[in-house]
Amino acid sequence: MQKVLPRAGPADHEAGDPIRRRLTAFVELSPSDTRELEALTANSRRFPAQTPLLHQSDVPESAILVLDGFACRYKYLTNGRRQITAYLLPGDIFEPELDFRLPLDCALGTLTACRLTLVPRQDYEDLLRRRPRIALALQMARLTEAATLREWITNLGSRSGPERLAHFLCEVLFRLRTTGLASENQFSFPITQADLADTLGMSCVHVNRVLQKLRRDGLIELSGRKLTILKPDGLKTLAEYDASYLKVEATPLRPGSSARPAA
Amino acid sequence: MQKVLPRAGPADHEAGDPIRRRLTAFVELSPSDTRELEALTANSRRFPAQTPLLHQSDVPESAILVLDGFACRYKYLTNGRRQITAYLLPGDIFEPELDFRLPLDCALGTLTACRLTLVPRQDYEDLLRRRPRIALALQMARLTEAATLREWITNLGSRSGPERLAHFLCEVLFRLRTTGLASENQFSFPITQADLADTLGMSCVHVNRVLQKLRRDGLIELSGRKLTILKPDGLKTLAEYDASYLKVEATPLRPGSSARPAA
DNA sequence: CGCGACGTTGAGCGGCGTCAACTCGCGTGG
DNA sequence: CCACGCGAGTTGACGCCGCTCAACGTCGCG
Repeated sequence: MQKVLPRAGPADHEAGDPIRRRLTAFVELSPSDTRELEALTANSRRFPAQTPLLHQSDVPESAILVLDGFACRYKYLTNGRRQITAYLLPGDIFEPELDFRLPLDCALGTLTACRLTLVPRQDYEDLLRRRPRIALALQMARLTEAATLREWITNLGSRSGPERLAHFLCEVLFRLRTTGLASENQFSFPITQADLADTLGMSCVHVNRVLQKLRRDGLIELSGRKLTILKPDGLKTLAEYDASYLKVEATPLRPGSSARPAA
Repeated sequence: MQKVLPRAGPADHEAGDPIRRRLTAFVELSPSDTRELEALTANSRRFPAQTPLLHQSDVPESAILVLDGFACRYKYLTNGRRQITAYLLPGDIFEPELDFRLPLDCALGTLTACRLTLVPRQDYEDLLRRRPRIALALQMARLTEAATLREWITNLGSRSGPERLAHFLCEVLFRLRTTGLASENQFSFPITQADLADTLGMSCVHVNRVLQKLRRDGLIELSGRKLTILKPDGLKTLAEYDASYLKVEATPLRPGSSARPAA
């Protein structure tokens, strides 16, 4: 992977741009690939915050491209607790299982107001068939998703409150950077403390206290909906954060091969 | 779950059998598929308990078929804690990323004494290419793996100690059943309390106490290395356990299509 | 102006971690 | 044959992290 992003000026933020940026972080796309993506993301819909999109055991009939805003996968337990299992940031894509009509094991919904493009299953499969570079990039993205799940398990199982929060913030920072939505150490972070609680497996009162601690230690500044990382190294050290799980730099064995299964 | 498989008599436990049983739970294999698997698992090696097989950032050069024993993926943190992120039970397969030479984000090792077959990368890819039914079954297995990761996130983030342990035990029970290694409510469970602690994100002292509680409540009996579920329904209710994430019953869209990416 | 969503803070308590001691079974070496 | 060591399990004491309940401040919006 060459430099992850050209460090664009604000003029670079086109309509469906995050998708292109995310995919080009993995694979260089051809002009016609790019045009295809632009055509796809030309029509999009806005959804308000906290909107359920799919619920558990639904069978998804579209892929969902996230152009703007934060969405997530989550599960509800009968005791009322909600656990978020994955974040979908701008540039991320929710894919239905390609060869199957599988009921979802997780619900899907927005956290903040979002702009999304729904791509019907058939169109999406056609896209992957016609555009091997895009298919390859998506396969790589899938690998990072699986690695992220394992990272979350480690986070929830083995880290203290402050470490856990720090790790999560680092992840969001790095992921937003690849789509140009975070500067070196600052980004828009429109997430509720209650959402953070459901992400990190803590009560929202405790999330608040842990946030205070990170502030008191001069690591972050969070006001309004803007998060500033004051000491990026301090935060990464606290979290033992290593972003390599988000990258797929290894050379493919058969570069041009059409999409194949991913473990 | 209805009986997943023909519920074979004990005579059915052949050498590499768990692999076949696991795959046939997804897809009916042809006699030649079966023969191919038998040939593959004919040579296997034994490994003692607690043996590292691959460590983090290694690039795996083989697939690993688990014929007997429990293995796992895990990560170490610098504070010394170890987090187990996945169990590999008999019939499970560790796959290298197919089109890439990706360094691992997790280490791999045995928990108990194991019998394993190592299949060199190239042979493994050939197998998948020559045996579409096997490839399809493996793709389905991959889907259950991803769902299991999300289930673990929920488990670690949202459930109390007893619920967490109960959920884990239910998962192992159901997974062992599909390979015929668990009877209705009893199976060999050679896992250390320290390993359980690293699995569930608790200290091993606390694992002990939680186990006591499940015993005291008459839900389980664990002595020697044999676990008996005394009240399967009670345990499932406590854990809110729903095994559907382990199944892929939905009809494929294009049944015969060769392996395609899996989300 | 009032209401609801969100954030903040305090008090009290229980789950769970840590430290430490003790048991039991097993294998090894004296 | 017994002493010893070791790994695993068990139990108690103690303290802290994090949960619950509850009150209160602030902001944005109808």
